[in-house]
Amino acid sequence: MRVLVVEDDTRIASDLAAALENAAFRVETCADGEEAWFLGDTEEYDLVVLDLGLPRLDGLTILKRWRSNGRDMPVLVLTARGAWTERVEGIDAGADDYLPKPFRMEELVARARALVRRSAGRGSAQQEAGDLTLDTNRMTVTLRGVPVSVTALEYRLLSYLMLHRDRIIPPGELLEHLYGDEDAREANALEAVVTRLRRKLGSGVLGTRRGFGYFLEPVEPEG
Amino acid sequence: MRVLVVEDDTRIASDLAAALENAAFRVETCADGEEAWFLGDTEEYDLVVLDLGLPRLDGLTILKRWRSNGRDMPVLVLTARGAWTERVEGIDAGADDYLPKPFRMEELVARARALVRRSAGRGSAQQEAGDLTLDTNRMTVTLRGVPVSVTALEYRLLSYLMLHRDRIIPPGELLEHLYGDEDAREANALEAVVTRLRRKLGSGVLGTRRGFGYFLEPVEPEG
DNA sequence: CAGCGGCTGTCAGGCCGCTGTCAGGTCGAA
DNA sequence: TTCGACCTGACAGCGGCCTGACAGCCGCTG
Repeated sequence: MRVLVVEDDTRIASDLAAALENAAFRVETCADGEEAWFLGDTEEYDLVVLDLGLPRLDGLTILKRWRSNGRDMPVLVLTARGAWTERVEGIDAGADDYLPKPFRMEELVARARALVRRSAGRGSAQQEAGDLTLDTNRMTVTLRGVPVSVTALEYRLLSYLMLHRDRIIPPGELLEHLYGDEDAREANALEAVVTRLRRKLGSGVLGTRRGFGYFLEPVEPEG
Repeated sequence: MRVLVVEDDTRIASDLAAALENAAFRVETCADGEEAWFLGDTEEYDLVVLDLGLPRLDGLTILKRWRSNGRDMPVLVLTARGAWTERVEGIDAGADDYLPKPFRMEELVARARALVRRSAGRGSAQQEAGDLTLDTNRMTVTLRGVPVSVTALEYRLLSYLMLHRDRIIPPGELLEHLYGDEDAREANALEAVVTRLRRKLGSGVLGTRRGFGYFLEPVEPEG
């Protein structure tokens, strides 16, 4: 899960980043309004945490522009204390949830998780694709009901494929989601992870479309 | 367990805080109505102890506002002696329990515990996970029926893991609950607590998922 | 006040699971 | 056949995690 944190207060931003990283999100932060708008418009995020008071370009304006451009990722807006008008405006502008400052990090994380789940079209902590099931609470993976032990990195890969199980994910997008552009790994790192996962899951779960990317097999023929 | 004490009499407030801290609550106090409303609206508490006579904003008004905003944490209202109208109003406003002043600290603590248990969806004071049992009344821990002596910090760790035993708790979340954001400890402090607990409980009780966090083992294989 | 003991955070050291890289091998497409 | 995308086993380094030791703090006791 890739999340963009737009917050100009560096202390809050780093706290947010730490909390979200603990929740297995991959976090990028941005303190400038113009840059935030550009990032949200061009990059693929699973969630955006958006502060309203920003230099150069206001958060509400950013959000409206994204929506009018068809960007539909879930956006969690941070509002100032008691600023009721901001809430209304934020929801009008297309926010999916809001959280008044100051807030507890656990609550933010909980709402972030809920938004990501909701955007994946699932209200439950269980996500399924074919014979594979992810439990986002326990961070466990089961295959045909049998538990499979996976590492944190492997889980993040599966989790992302699960969220976008309706399409094929190019290797570049996966690399970007697992690591980020800044500390880029070679493409082979991803292939290594895939190989290890296949050894655990068997074939017929993690599919490849040569030249396009990876995906989760929707159904597993034969029992 | 995090509790907010709203009381403008500083002496009563400090007594309350001392008693609740003895009962392993993490206590925050507040003497001002406006501030209390704000805190309860934005922070996550497991319990609020609310005095009705407050400067700037009346306790009942605060409570009504919280409820209308969807804040559903348990609230224990302190009423003046014999003011039965306040009781009715308090319950109408959404109080979960009330206690007439003056009261015995033991009774307050008992009711506080009961409220927290009820809100956690458990009617009993016993909470179990695998071979481990917590008695939230007596703050004792037993392993396979054998009492185990744990410190206050260790108990709070176990208590939090017990409350969320359906999922994996990241180290950051545990640190935040044990200490709070303000006085942060190094991650190693948590690891030290875990090591000491394991020495007391043996292996197979407090589990680690590398890269994810800690959890209570649901079952203990072999007797 | 001095001594003592329990509690707990920090430090240093070490283990080992995780993971990126490398050097090949395999397979599909043109 | 050739090329490049992809797979795979081996391996080494890193870092998450564990642990014993130590010191500071605090309450208790004499």
